[in-house]
Amino acid sequence: MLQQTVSPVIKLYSQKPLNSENTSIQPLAKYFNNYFPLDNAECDELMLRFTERKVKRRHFILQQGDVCRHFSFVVSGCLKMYAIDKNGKEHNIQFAAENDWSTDLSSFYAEKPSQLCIEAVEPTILLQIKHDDLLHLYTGYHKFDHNFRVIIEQKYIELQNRVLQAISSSAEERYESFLKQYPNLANRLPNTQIASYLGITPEFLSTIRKSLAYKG
Amino acid sequence: MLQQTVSPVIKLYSQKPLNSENTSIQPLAKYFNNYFPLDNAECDELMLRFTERKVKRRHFILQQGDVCRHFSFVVSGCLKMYAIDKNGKEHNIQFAAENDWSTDLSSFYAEKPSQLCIEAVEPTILLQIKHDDLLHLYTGYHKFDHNFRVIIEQKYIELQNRVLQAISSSAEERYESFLKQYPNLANRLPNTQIASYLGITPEFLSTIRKSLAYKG
DNA sequence: ATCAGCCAATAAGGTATCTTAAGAAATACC
DNA sequence: GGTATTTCTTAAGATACCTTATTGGCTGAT
Repeated sequence: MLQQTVSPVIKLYSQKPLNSENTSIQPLAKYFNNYFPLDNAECDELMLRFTERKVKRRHFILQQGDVCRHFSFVVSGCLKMYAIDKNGKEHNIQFAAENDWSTDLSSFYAEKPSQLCIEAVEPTILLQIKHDDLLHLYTGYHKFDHNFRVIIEQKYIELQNRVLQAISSSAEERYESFLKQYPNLANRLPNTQIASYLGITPEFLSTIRKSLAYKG
Repeated sequence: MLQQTVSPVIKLYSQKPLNSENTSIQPLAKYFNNYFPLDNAECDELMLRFTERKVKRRHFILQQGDVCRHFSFVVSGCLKMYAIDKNGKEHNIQFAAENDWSTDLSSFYAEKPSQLCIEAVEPTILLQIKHDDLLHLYTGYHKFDHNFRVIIEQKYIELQNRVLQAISSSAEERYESFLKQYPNLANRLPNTQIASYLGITPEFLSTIRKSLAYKG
């Protein structure tokens, strides 16, 4: 359905296994403390199954046409997930900054080629797990099924609010709402990326910003 | 945030407990066969914890300001979930027909007043579970955490596709896509409801339909 | 330090979608 | 089966948002 007009350059990224002397898994273990905290055996599984990756700005985690092999947790930096339409324009579906997740769920579970791209908008450190390893966690530990259910329910609620905004609010309202909800992202991202996320052109975002500057 | 201009009339609905002679739970047990099928003990829990409800057209499952007390499975009929904006206009966030779920997740889990309404657009038969009973299923049975995780992941993917459409496609494209994806719903629902779901006015949907009719 | 490639802002003209209003057709409910 | 209500269509004028083009500032790579 979606097609890319230009074949993009594939950029490689560094990879590093985790071990017990390596504390890189800490941010993820800490993150899970917000849900049902993990015991030692479960933390060991994290260390065994997750891999740290450093990704440079503009490098790709996933390219259209490839199978999405990883479920990625962002330790630092920021990713964007987007689709490319028939005119070659990018549409940002999601940003993922610190303590957030990014994957094309559909491609990841079905192991089918993805329609989407995931790209680093900042130098980014990830913790990644592969399909079979994640299934192993789900099957072997009730807690992982539980925690990931709760996590995705929260993300479902966020997405539903975004749908509501999209069908009921003007571009200006959506922009103000974005600023309130993600003040941190709003500072870090170029306006072109925010415009793409809101579903408007950068030019129109610029006029909205001018209008808000007068009002405020 | 969202306010209702007119205080709506509360309509009651019938309720009936399930027991082993009552086969009403069948559609739900059958539905779970699409995931990890339930064993006898788990089916018994369904029967114990879910309650059948019949709801007439235009009657409410949830009203703005109330806590959403139920997680509802649609056996037959159809529900709509919507928000009411500051001008009193309704915006359809979701339809739920046979073998689909409807609840305001945010209100349901946090047990806080909801901003949303859920209303039957057809005479509808539901199987409903309350907050504490669902938590009991989650805690006592790995399989329920697992199945509900998989279910909500699927619904997350659907919602994400809808977000992508909203930020990247014209109203005409979104309407055609809706017809393809939900041909069954498109036949059953009035165009006013579909327009509200697509985020356009019924008048504009009418001109889109005329334009598509010419094109053949 | 320089240069190419982003990025933001502005403006003019065009298109998509909304608002309001009204009549006709379909449908729910008694 | 008849009536009240909802729903669909049409149309004219208004507005939100887009397209194209230009300019200048900034940034990142060499």
